Amino acid sequence: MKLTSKGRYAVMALVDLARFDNINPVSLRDISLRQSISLDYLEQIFSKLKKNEIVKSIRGTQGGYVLNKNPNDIKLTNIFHAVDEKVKTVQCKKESKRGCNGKATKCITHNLWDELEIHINTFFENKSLEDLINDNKETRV
Amino acid sequence: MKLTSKGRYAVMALVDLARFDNINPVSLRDISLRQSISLDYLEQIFSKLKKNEIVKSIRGTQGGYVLNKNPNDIKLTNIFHAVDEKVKTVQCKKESKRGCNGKATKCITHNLWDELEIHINTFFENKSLEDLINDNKETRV
DNA sequence: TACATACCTGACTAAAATGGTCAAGTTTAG
DNA sequence: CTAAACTTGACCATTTTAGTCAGGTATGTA
Repeated sequence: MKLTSKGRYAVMALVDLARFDNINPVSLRDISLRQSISLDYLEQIFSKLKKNEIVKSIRGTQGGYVLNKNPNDIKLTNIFHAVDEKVKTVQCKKESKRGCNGKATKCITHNLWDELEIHINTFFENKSLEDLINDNKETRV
Repeated sequence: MKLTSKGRYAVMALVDLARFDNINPVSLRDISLRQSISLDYLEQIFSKLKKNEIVKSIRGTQGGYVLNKNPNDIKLTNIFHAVDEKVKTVQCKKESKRGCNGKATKCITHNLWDELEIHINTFFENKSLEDLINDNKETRV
């Protein structure tokens, strides 16, 4: 299972972006400063978010990034998928030599991981960027 | 978040053990052969399982390991905890310099990870070794 | 048209985690 | 007394992570 800082940074950056993009595009520099994430690293992350059409970029002076969808339509699944955080608990499939190829001779625990994956993915599919923004508003009252 | 082969191996080995320990203790050698897990690695894992009182060891010829509890009382939580698979999604606390110390200035996504952790842990707390054994019987009919 | 600001790309890397192996025991049934 | 089995701890190759660095390219504004 992979669920690391990259995914977390992506979410943090997008929540930040969502809060400020009403008026102008938001520069990575600003996000970098506000969220304490390395600018270079942010660029890698946003490159992927852009490819997945989660954000749009606006070049030039006063440029930056803008959300490409309604915050309610951006689910966490989409974000993690974009930055290659695979919510794969365990890869049995690589180990075809060893008896678990997902077909006839599943390893004893195969079903378990399938179940878990579904369990986690459901969580992410039901959580949108908008939910996070709201959560955050509440917390900072 | 950590959820890797070690945890999977632990579960596989215990399911295997549970199926064969009615009569005699089960040697790691047998488990190693049946589940294709390195014997040396199994030893590391069982050392931890023993410390956590999930299994008992019986030394000498014809020795081996036996479950120390009813399969129904061994929850997945216990197993993962024993082998140091921490279901910690993201450690914000290490980064106290950077604004998220879990106290006053939580990082924007802090609540999210807390929620996720609870979500996953609930899954593991409700799943016992016995459930897995039953699942497995069904699948192999 | 210059130039600063911002995006864009790819190569590189230190440190940590992973998934083990290896060596050297100790214990006990037969 | 010896082989089978547990026990302990050091060691290590590979992969992943979380970035850095070095160069670009595009474009709004003065």
